[in-house]
Amino acid sequence: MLKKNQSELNPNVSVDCVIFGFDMENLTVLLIDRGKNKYPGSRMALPGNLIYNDENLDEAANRVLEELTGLNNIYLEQLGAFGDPNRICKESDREWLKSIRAEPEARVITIAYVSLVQISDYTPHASSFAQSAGWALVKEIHELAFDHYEILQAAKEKLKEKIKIQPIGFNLLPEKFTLSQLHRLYESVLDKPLDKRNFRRKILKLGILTNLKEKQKGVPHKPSELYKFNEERYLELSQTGYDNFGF
Amino acid sequence: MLKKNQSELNPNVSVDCVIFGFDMENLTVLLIDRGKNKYPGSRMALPGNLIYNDENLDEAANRVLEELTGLNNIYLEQLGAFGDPNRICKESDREWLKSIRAEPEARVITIAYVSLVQISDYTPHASSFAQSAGWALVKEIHELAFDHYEILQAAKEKLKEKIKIQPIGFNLLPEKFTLSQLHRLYESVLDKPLDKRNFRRKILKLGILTNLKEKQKGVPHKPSELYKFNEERYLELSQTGYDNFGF
DNA sequence: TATCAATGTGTCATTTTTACACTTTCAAAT
DNA sequence: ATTTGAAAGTGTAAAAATGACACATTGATA
Repeated sequence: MLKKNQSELNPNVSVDCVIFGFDMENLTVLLIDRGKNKYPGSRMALPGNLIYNDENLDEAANRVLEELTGLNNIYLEQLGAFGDPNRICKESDREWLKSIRAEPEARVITIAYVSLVQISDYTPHASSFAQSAGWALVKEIHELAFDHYEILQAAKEKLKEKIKIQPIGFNLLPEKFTLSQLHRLYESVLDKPLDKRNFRRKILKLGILTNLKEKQKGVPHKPSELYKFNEERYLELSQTGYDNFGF
Repeated sequence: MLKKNQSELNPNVSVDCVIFGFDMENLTVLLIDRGKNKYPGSRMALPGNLIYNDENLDEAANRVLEELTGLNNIYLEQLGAFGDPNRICKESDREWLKSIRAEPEARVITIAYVSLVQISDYTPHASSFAQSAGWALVKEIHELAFDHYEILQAAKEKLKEKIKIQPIGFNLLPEKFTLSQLHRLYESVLDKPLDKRNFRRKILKLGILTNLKEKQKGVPHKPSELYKFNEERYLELSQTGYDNFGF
């Protein structure tokens, strides 16, 4: 058997990225429409593609994400592998695969990644691989291509579990944010109401927010104070063994 | 390009299993020594092998585990994918791979699985694939074949996080166990001392332990009362939305 | 200057957590 | 029979965290 060329595509392994955002009201996720590549249905997909043999999984996820959406240099955390041999079962999926892959019949295992980004940092745009990319409201998504809906559900679960334990929500907000915005974010992710006063007390007691002593401008109501996430303080606390950042 | 035969081995994807046990003193893990297959070093490995194209990942993990160790029908939970292209970098690794694989040069991505079993339920034995399989003390393991040491560390971390949230420790104990045994188990996994009285109070308050009103026999000290995990009660509580089984 | 909309704030009762030491029970040894 | 060793089992008080709950403040706009 011939030795494989290390920089060819690996026909068996892909990566898919679940990129969450927050539009100040709801959780959103970045989807692509690969219409340019003759994807026949109207269903959207998570940005994802096959990996090369000479890149590691994390690199592949970053490369693919950038190729499909333009987003780069973000922290992607692995969610897990999805690999039912019947994963690509719909004829439409196969049709589409043929248009971009050497071996549409092959069984593909995909490694899913999750990230949280500030929605304002990224303006959706088309690329040579995707007709369009854009933010969709998570709660309005009811189907996706392949098994991407299942992957999205797993990602939501993971986000929920993680935000209970670690202060990751800040990644979804702009640098300066209000406590109300953070409050709404937690309610969106945990999918349940949280008492305003108790939320504030608890989040402030963590000691990882800096009050910027600045007020919102131009809002038609009492302007809120702005805060920022104090990463240095967070790292300090973490390193001294403190780990009670849960919610 | 030819259509692949669906039941051949997929040369690019393997599964590895991290099976934890508890010997009433320490956390243990199931390792194999593939001496029969000319594995040259003395390093042990996690049970793992390539998958077939027509089986899903969970099935593959169960099959491989049974082939290598005889353990079957256990609940395996996915840990994640490990796939640095330089994963198989040592010459000894390649040598060994050649003895069991068609394509030792190919880049292999492995999907790791974790499980907790009652050590007494499994008597290590050799198989046609592994010279021997046996329990090793986790704290005494400092190297393993391939990237298995790294996988083991990730598995320990996951176990630690999970036991803080869910009552999974019971899987490592026999049906009847004492609170002291459970206490030692939690200390082993969390790797820190827990106050005896506080531990008992908290674990009993969860309401998922049944006191069997039976005493240990033949121990050279005050015999302990025996308990069992009340799974029905746990499911009841879970279904009513209660989820405070943390520690 | 009145209205609207969201911000911001405190207390009390309950529950949870933490720290801490001595008595009980059985088997084994004398 | 008695002693000894080894682990089991048990309670309390102080501190911290949680949960429930309502009204005054602020700025923009009409």
